[in-house]
Amino acid sequence: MLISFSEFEKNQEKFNFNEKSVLFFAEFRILMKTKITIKDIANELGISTSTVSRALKDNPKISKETRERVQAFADLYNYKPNTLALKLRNNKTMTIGIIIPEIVHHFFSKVISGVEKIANEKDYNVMVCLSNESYEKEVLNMQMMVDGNVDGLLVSIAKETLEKQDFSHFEALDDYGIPLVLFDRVTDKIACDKVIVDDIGAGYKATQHLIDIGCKRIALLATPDHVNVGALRKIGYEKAFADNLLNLDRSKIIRVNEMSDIDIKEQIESLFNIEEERPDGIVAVNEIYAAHATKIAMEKGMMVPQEIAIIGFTDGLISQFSTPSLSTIVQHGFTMGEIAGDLLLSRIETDSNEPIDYEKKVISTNIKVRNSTLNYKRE
Amino acid sequence: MLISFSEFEKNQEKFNFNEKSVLFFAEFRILMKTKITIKDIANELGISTSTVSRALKDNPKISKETRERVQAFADLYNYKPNTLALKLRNNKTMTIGIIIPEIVHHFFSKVISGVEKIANEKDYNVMVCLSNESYEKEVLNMQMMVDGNVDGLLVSIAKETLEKQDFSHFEALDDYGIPLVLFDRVTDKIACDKVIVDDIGAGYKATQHLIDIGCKRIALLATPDHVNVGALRKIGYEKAFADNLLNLDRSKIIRVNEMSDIDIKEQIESLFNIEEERPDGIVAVNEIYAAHATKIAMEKGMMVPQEIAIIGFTDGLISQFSTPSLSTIVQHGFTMGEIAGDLLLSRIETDSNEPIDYEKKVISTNIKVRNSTLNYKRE
DNA sequence: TATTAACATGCAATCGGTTGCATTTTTAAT
DNA sequence: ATTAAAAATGCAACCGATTGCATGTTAATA
Repeated sequence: MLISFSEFEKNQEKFNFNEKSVLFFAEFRILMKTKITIKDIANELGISTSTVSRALKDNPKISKETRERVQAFADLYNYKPNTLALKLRNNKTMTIGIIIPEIVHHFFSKVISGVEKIANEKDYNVMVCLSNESYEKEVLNMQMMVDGNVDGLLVSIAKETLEKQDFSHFEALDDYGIPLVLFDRVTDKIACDKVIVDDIGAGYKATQHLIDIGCKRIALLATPDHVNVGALRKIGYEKAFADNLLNLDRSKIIRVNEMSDIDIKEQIESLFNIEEERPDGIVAVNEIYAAHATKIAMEKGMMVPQEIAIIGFTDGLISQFSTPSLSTIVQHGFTMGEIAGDLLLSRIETDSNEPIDYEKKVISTNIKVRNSTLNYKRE
Repeated sequence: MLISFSEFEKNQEKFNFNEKSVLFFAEFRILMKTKITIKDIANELGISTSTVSRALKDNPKISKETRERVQAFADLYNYKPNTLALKLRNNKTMTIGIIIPEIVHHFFSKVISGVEKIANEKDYNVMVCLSNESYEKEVLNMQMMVDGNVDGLLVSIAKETLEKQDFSHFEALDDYGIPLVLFDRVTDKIACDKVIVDDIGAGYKATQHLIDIGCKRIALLATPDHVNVGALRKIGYEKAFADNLLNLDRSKIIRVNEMSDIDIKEQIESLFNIEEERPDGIVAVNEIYAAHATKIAMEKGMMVPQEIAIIGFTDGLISQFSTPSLSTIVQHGFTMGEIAGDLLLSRIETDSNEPIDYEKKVISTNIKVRNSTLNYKRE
């Protein structure tokens, strides 16, 4: 590619420095579709690359005249420094990576926005990857990001990884000096900063709400225990029972298993099998289960919320658009993103030789009451 | 992860350098938390970097003995080439960028999956950015990706950009030799490959479906005309009227404006204002409008689908979880992602000096009938 | 033993920037 | 005119890897 460029340089001498040569140079560049480099500017202006580099940064060591010439030329040809070269030299990419389990998820999308806000404030870029809840993809994504693409990593762990309890890929990060902040789906097995939702409190709030409005047989749609978020919400649920001196009917706790051959709906439906023992309230650990439960209850001829009240988690579109609209625990994803991003950036910009004292931040939740619990047993 | 003492001893012989240097080297690396480079290996083994580089690639010019020594050492210290350096040298990042307007969108998330599938097959990575429908963010994201981070770009244009009709940022791409493929939200103003949904056909199908089941006063929930996707679906709607020799009541076409101060719901509600002219069928250009319309119709005391049938676009969670579940036009986002990715990669890997003949691929749609149109006027 | 082919390894340039230090040019002061 | 000080610019090394060509070493042949 540069063979023809040296040819051009030869011509340059003949032409001296006049309009024609500039034109020729411009045409050459259009033809070649190549970005202009510092070297190009230096050659054109007959000065060294160091001078160009300094001139572009308005270094006072360079004469004002030269600075102006260089800047004008750079402007004319729309010079942009090659970020790859800068990253290589500075050993810094100004990019942070996020790995989330899935993208069609209101909560995660809010987290991303929060991270982006913080990152952009400090001129960092954000790169998003999806694990699709798969261990293998999580590892692959991580590898690709670590191999020279990011200065730090934000991860919400995939379900499969939590199930396997294999976190060795995260341990390796430490060797590379790449800070890690886990959010929402975390593990105690890894020492790093963490940001979590107060899931116990949230489970408690949801359950207490149903108790308050008079539900007596409150069921829980949980996840298998390895998904810690679900497990914590379950603890909150149990705690609410204890505090209210109610006794807990374990048959009303369904651990929905998405990996199972049995359809999710079928698993939820089992709650309604015995007519006289049907629940009159349901706490679902996410909005999908809540929506499913609502549909099923109505199919079984129960009125929501008059005969059965239902509350879920995540204030997403599903909760808003279900009929009746679903009461839910709001998780403040945006705030979580801001806090996680902040933690990560300060870790990145801190000298890695300083003693490390990892933080664990807890974000509290709100309850948002909608129609699915609004007028339970009104008539 | 660094090796233990016993492993040191074991490998002593193989590397045959002295104890001190090994220990010192290991300690140094722990202290520095730094990745091992080719130079490190060369220094440790007392050979040149060129030899190391070749040995790592099993170049037969290097003696078998040396190759094994180098590879063993590299393995031991978990050597990974610095991708930044490779990218700089090869002027190739093996990464493609996607810019989408929003992330909580079933369709776009499917597209991403499709692109990822194709990209990963050819060892490319995928980087996702969000424009949040904003012109400014679209430009910024593009800049960041173009500045040395991606080999090609996939974009679905933000609403604001379509409104402004300012596409100069895309034109600039050509100067950098970075191929662009537009998908879903495209524009005729830019010459590049495009992948679109057959939106006219889709609008037609949706409308025809309502006509088939006997609706007489079919309304359309459209978008302002600058959003081409919505405009095309509207053309399909009109075409269906023409082909069926029905005459079109323009007052039944609502252009929902999300930028307006007036709430979306209120805008939709206007359809129901005059009791005797209420529609008995609604085609909505996306699932959110369809869900809103369903809720509103029911609030107004109409039965869906018995008194009014409603069909939307995008087979997302909202359509599935609304009550009644929504009939919809399925857009095959995954396929679109595959095709767009394929187009982009072949453009990237093709000599940019070849004459360019841009393609425009059209993806057809399916109709998925659910409860919101299933038994219109049954009783 | 001298000569040469075959094999193994190293040098140095390159990708596109940045920067400490040396060198050249200009200006001011003697 | 001479010289010192100040200002402007250039050299060369560096970030981490790759690769054409040159060099060095060994073994095989005459």
